Amino acid sequence: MDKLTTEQKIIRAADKLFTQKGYAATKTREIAEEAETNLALLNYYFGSKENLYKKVVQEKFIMLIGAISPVLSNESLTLEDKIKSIIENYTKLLLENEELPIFILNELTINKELFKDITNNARQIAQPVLDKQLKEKNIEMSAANLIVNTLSLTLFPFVAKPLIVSSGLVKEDEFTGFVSERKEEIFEWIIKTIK
Amino acid sequence: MDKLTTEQKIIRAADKLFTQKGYAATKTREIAEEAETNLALLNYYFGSKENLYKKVVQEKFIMLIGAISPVLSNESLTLEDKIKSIIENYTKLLLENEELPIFILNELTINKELFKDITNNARQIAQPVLDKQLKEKNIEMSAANLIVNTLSLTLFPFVAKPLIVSSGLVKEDEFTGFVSERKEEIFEWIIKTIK
DNA sequence: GTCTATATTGTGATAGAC
DNA sequence: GTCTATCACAATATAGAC
Repeated sequence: MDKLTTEQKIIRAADKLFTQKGYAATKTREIAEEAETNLALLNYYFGSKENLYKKVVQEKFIMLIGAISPVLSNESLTLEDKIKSIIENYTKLLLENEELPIFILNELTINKELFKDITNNARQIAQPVLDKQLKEKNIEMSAANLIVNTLSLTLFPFVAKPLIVSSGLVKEDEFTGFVSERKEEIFEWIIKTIK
Repeated sequence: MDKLTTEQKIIRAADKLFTQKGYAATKTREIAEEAETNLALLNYYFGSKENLYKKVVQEKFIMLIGAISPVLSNESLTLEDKIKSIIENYTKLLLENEELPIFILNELTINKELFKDITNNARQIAQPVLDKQLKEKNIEMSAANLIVNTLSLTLFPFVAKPLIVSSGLVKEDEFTGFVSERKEEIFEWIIKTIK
C-alpha cells in the first residue's frame, strides 16, 4: 500500500528516530528496522550513518528557516504583515512538527560546525530591509529584538512543551488550542510593544 | 591546587560533557579523562553511566526550576516584583550556564519519564496564587500566558543562541550585552501587554 | 580508594550470495 | 537491489592486584 521506495522509507525512518532521540542515541539497526528493511541497505543508499543524518538535518533546518527567511527579506510586505506571517507560518509548521525546533536548536548547540554552510546563505539578507522599515516608522526597537521577540513568543512554547505540560500550566490535550489562540494575542502584544 | 574529591571531579567533568554533547555522545572514558582519573573509579563511585547522568540532570533541573518556583509561589510579592525577579534570576543564571535550558528542554523531550517525579513537586503550587493576583488587578491575560511569555522572552535567546549568532542577528561577543540590555526591556514589554 | 587489564556486549560498516 | 553473516573496533562494566 505504501509506494515509497526503500530509499524514501529509510529517510523517513531516520527522520523520525533522529528527531525523537538525537544522533548518537539512534542506532543504524533501529532505522533499518523502522524502515522495514535491513542495515546493509542503509549503507548501500547513504554510505554511512553520518551521511544519512546530514541529509535529514539539512532538510529539517531548511524547513525551519524557510518559514521566516523569505518573509523577512520581502520588501513589499509591511512590518505588520511580516510579523503576522511569521507567527502564522511557524504555528502551522510546528503544530505538524512539534519536535522540529528543539531538535534543530539542540543540534546547533551540540554540533556547531554542521550548519555553518547553511546559515551563511540566509545571513544579512533580512536585517537591512527590516532596519529600514523600523526607521521609517520611528520605532525604537532594534530589528534583532523584534525578530527575537517574535520568535521567542511563537517558538518557545513548542520548545518548552514538555516543561509546560508536566508543570501543569497547560494540559496535553489543550496544547493545540493554547498555541492556536496565542497567535492573535502574540501579534497584538508585539504591536503594542513597538508603539 | 584543587581540593575537590575524586567524586566531585567526576561529577563536574560529567556535568560539563553531558551538557556539551548529550548523554549518548559522551563516553565514560572521556569523563574519566576530563576528571583526571580513570574509568574504574567512575563505576566505583556511581555504579554506571546512567546513574551518573541522573545525578547531573537532576541537579541541573533543580537549578532551572529553582529560579522560578519560589518566586511564583511567594504570596507577598506583587505581580511586577515576580516578573522582575524571574527575568533577573534567569538572565543571571543563564549567563553563567548558557547551555542549561537547551540541555534540560532537550532531555525532557527525548526522555520524558526521567523528570516526572521532580516536576510533580512544583505542580499546581504557583498557579492559584498568580491567578488570584491577575484577577484582583482585572488583567485579562491568563497565568499560563503570562508565565510562558516571561519565560519565552527571557529563556529563548539562550536556547536559540547558536541560530541568533550564526544568522548574524547578534554577534558572539555582543551576546552578553544583548541579553543584559533586554532585561529592562522585557519587563517593560510585559507590563505594557498586561495593561 | 586507586589502577591496569580484560571480559562482554554493542554498533557501524562490508563481503559476498542471490 | 536485497539479504545474511560477519568483521573490526568502540564502549560499558568489572576483576583483581596494590
